[in-house]
This record gives sequence, structure tokens and C-alpha cells, in this order.
Amino acid sequence: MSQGEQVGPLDEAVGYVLKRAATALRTAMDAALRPLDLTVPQYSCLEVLSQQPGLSNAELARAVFVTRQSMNLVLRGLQDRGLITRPATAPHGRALPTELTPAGRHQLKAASTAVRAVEARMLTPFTKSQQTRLLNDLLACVEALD
Amino acid sequence: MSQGEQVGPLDEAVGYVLKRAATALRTAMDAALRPLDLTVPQYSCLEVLSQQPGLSNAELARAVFVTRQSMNLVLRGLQDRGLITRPATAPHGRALPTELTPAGRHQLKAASTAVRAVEARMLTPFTKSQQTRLLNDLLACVEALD
DNA sequence: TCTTGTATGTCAGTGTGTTGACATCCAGAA
DNA sequence: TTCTGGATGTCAACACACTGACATACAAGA
Repeated sequence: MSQGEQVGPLDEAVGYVLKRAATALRTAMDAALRPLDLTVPQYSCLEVLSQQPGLSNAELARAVFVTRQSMNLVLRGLQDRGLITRPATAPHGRALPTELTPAGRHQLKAASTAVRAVEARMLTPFTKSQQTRLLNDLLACVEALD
Repeated sequence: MSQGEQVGPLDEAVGYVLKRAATALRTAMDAALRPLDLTVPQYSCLEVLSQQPGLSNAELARAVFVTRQSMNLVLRGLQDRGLITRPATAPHGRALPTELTPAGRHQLKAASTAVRAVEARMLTPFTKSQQTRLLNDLLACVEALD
């Protein structure tokens, strides 16, 4: 262009590479979860639900950064497959506390190992301390943008 | 759970934070480009086209990691607004070489500064050497997954 | 008590990206 | 020359996430 370097060969833009990394991870996770008939949002939902049982639809949506409507579809799919349970009537307010079924816990265990394997493959080039450094760097990026 | 730590409080999973960072960046870029009436894919397309004029639809799609169909919609939108030009008939084969119009170059300049401002804000917490380190780390992640 | 506000679940409508498919165009081998 | 393979542009159908909207249920204040 006219005034010096603009963005560079695009491979040098942090934002570009950040998107590429996220896309590659998403693709790899999709492939790893496909044999289990789980999508990434479904797996994320199960994982959160395992760590925080009894969360409502809206709370789950906030935890996974999607809308209530989207999470509602995810939950319905999981419920139809018997991986989670929601009471037909709300015990308090309108919130329906969601819980994992034994089948859901079993499915989550398989999915969790598959996902961890993908993460481990992604982190192969790094030492343990480098991994925490990368983690902190990414967190700093998020905070700087917020 | 049963056997030690599973995934941790989820904030410690690199994949989770990677997605959060990419989402935050995407949201910030969307907000920065909205006043210019440009979406992130449209901006990416203009940027690539500026560095490599004459690329065809399929080549652009590969460069931005979307399908030909999606890129076709993006190009049509940009073409209707007079930011790019495509010959009505292909000079060779079926590929239609795309070029930026003066209006497109002008719009891209404004968009590029806006996007660079977002990237700069994201990289505020880092020194120059830390930025290149982060870049290389992310590239290593992509390579490890490929 | 009644009212206002907030939060939740759910129903549309919309937009965007994808996969699947097809016709076209060129290059190279038989 | 003829034909096969690869690449391209484009159409259709589908999936998923979003915004907008509405009715419901509880909490806090007048």
C-alpha cells in the first residue's frame, strides 16, 4: 500500500491466527465427538451440568455464552435422548433445574476423554509451564477486550 | 467426580479460553465494523483482495476458510455496493478474477484502521516480544491440530 | 393488598453458513 | 480427435444461532 506495512502477510496478524486456532480446535472437537453423536454445544452443556448440577436453562445459556433459545434446543435434544432430566413442573419460579441421568454421565465420560485427547494433541508442542503461560495470555486478551 | 480432577473449573481449560478469546475478538470486530456497514467476512475478503488482487471466488473462499457458496454471497454483496468488480465473462476457464474498486480501497482503509485498533486494544497487556511469542504459540497449536 | 420490576421458558421470524448437487470450462491422456 | 479428471460458479435444501416478542412466576416496594 502507501504508508509502510499495513497488516502484513496476514499470517502475522494475531487476530487472524487466533481465529484459525479456534476454528481448528472446533473442527477437531467436532470430529472427535461425532462418533458419540454429540455436537460441541451439547458436550459443553453436559460438562457444565456435571460440574454444576441443577442449573436452569437460562443459567446454562449464560455459562456457554449462547442465548436461552439456542440452549433450549440443545437441552431438548439431550432430553429426548435421555441424557438429562428436567422436571415437568418448576419447583420454584419458572426455572427447571436440569440434572444428568446415569446415561448422560456415561456419555459425558466418553466425550470428556475424547475432548481431552484433542486438547492434549493441541498442547503437544508445549511444556506444562508454557501451557499455563498461554492460558494466562489468552485470559489477558479476553480481559483487554471485554 | 471419581478419579481425580476431570477438566477443572472450566476456566482452566485452554480450549475453553481459546474459544472465549476468539469470540470476544469477533464481537469487538463486529462492533468496530458496524459503522462502516461491513461484516467480518466482508472485511476479511477486502483485506485478502487488497493483498492478492485478481483472486477468484474459490481462491478467496479457501483463503478465508469458508465455502465457495458463502464467499459467493459475500462477493455479491460487495459487488452490489460497488466495492469490488468482477468481469461478466471469464477470461480463462470459469474463474472470475475479482478486483477492488477505488471505493472499495477507500472503505477498506477505514475498516483496516478500525480493526487494527481492536487488535491493538487486545494486545495492550503485552510487550512486542510477548506478542510474537503469543503468535508463535497459536501457530504451534494450529500445526499440532492440522 | 396491589403494583412494579426482574427473570424465566417458549414461540415465531430472520440471517448466515453449511452440505449436496449440477452444468460448465480447461488440461492432459488415450 | 475424443474422453476423462479436476476446478469453478451457482442453485437448492438444511441446520443452527440469533433477535424480537409474549405469557408466566416470584420478589420487593408503595
